Amino acid sequence: MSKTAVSFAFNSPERLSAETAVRIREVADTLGYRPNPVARMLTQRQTMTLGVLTPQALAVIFSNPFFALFSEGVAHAAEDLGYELHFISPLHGSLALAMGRATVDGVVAIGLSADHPEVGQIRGAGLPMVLVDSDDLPEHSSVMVDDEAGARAAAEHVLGLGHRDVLIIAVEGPESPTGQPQRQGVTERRLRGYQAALDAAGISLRSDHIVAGRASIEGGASAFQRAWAAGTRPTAVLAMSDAMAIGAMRVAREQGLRIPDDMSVVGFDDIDLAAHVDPPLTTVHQPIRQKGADAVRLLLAEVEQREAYRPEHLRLETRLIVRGSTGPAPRERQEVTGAT
Amino acid sequence: MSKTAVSFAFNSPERLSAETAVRIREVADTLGYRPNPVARMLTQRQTMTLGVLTPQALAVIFSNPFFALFSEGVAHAAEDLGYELHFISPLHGSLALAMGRATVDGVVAIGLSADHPEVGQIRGAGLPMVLVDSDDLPEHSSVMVDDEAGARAAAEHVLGLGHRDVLIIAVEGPESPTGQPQRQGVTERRLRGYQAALDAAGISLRSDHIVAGRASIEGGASAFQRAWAAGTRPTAVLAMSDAMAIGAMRVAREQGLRIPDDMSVVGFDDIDLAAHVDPPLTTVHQPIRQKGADAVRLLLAEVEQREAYRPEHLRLETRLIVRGSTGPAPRERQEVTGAT
DNA sequence: TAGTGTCACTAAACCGGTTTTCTAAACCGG
DNA sequence: CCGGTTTAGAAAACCGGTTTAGTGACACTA
Repeated sequence: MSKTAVSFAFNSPERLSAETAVRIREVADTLGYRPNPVARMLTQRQTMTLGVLTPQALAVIFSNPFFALFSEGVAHAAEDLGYELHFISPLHGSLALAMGRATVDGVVAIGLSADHPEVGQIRGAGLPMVLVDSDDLPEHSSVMVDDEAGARAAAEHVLGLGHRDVLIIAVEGPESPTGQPQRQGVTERRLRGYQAALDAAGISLRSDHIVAGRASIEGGASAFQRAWAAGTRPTAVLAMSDAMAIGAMRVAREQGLRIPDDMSVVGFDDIDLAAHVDPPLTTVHQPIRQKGADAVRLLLAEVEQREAYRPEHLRLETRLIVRGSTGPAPRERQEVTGAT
Repeated sequence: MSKTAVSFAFNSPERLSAETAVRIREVADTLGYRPNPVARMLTQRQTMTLGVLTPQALAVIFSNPFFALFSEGVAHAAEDLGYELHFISPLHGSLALAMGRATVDGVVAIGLSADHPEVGQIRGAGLPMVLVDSDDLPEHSSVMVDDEAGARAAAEHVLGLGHRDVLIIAVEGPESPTGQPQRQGVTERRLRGYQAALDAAGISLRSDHIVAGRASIEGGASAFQRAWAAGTRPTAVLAMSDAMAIGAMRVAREQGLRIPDDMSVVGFDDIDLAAHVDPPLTTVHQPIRQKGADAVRLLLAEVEQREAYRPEHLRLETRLIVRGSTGPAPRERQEVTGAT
């Protein structure tokens, strides 16, 4: 048999007599032969796989429950459409390098900002791409969430409860070339929201009342620990991720604080577990799964009709969910703010 | 310039004069040229990517926090070694099909048992593979955990607290061809552990005191809900995953039960959040991240020296972590077990 | 009985690189 | 000045498929 015949047997059996087609497949089975997927990709110039691009190492990304939820949305949509999933994270510190190795038809990029050092090379690959949690690149579709409004609502909530001394726990971005963690994208927008509410209430935010860490339980714990060790004694904590809020609560409790009596805590994301921690976490809900699903949907629109493609920019809503981790500011503490 | 020269410029610049090598790369940059990774894979016969094989849809797998932790371990090891990560889940219901499409150098398979309907085809691909949470295929390396001992410890713990009416919440496997969820692998081993402890205490387990569901918060919630609706009133719940335990606790509380006063709950896994839920979850710890990392380590041993390769079988320890979700059996309930 | 279609299969070109083999020019010592 | 090495770059074969353009056998038509 010619290799042409074999190829037909697998891809267009109708071009062979039924009998030979069956025979070829039988022989293939007994020989354990499978068409090499790489060769197939090469000729067809498509891979049927989608990439998920993360500016940080996967190991750190996966420690944020947010990401599992997001992946759930991405996976659901991708599986529906028959695409496989490939995770792209910096290789030897370079995202562009990892991108160059990745065999995907398109990419969902999480939090990729215009000032990322390798953004030029990444876009240079010429792959369809949609941005999540960023709309810095107008020629690429994007899926965002109203971070600023969500953060403002969170801050207004604690201010309404009488809190005046607020600690903000921010998510640190990937390090800039200078080694300084950057404040950009999501972090920047949420900070703006917090700040807006504080400004409106006439409260100034001391720079040592903003700490940052990784978006995980441990990251939140160590960030709060740092602030505490430096003498910061807030009555309310605004954390930019639920995981961080939970970490901060653990440390606070270890310091003898009762939540929400002595200190209130607000998270961000509303992961499934937020309702189940002790106390149930007040947080800003965002539709994480949907973000993932929408991103894939937009990406495939681009992948499958590359010609007349118009980028689309989605902005989904956030909303505050009040649970048990926030309460009125403690009376005696309202005067003693900033005690060392 | 010949394409040979271009190839040299990228891969072995020392075979070109320094000057031309630089010139070629400059031209490539301005033209936005990148060597096609698929073509490169084809000639080199390696992809520098590892697959993670899941018998269930990724969307359901990712809803189990266990998986994020496991992925964290896998990703950490893979990134260290310069490999990318590709997730392989059933495509149109067929794992073998997805496997055939995947361009990977090796596979970490989660919970793949010998009686999986497609195990023959999966192995037929001839890829290096290591099994996690299964050692059904002796010729493949495996990473296991002592599920039986862990489960036994959990059951002995609640028995020691005086509980006599125990509900088991099992993880349901992928559906068998008959549509019946299967009881196999991890689930079977843990069940054996629970059973052993119950037997030793002379307690017989009624079959309607085992319910199953997906390994997620919702899965645990609906499984417990089902049992409750059927009139089951246990004083202790043994769940095969922390997420399920948390879901069960939620429903129990909605029914007016206090935990652990009215009912004790034990989980399995010890995910990061187990210590932070309300009440802190008593659970069986297993080293999840390490499982992922070890699996990758074993896999790469096989990938990189395929000739003289000996499969290795790892069995890691589990241990019971007692927290606040378990307590003495309620007195009055000890007599009223099984009320309808 | 030659002309024309159809059928079942094959030869050859191609996908976009890498790698081995070759060639022409520059270099080198004697 | 000449044969033998290096050196820089090119030609060609190859990776393992898909796809287009044949080709030969056979049946059908006029």
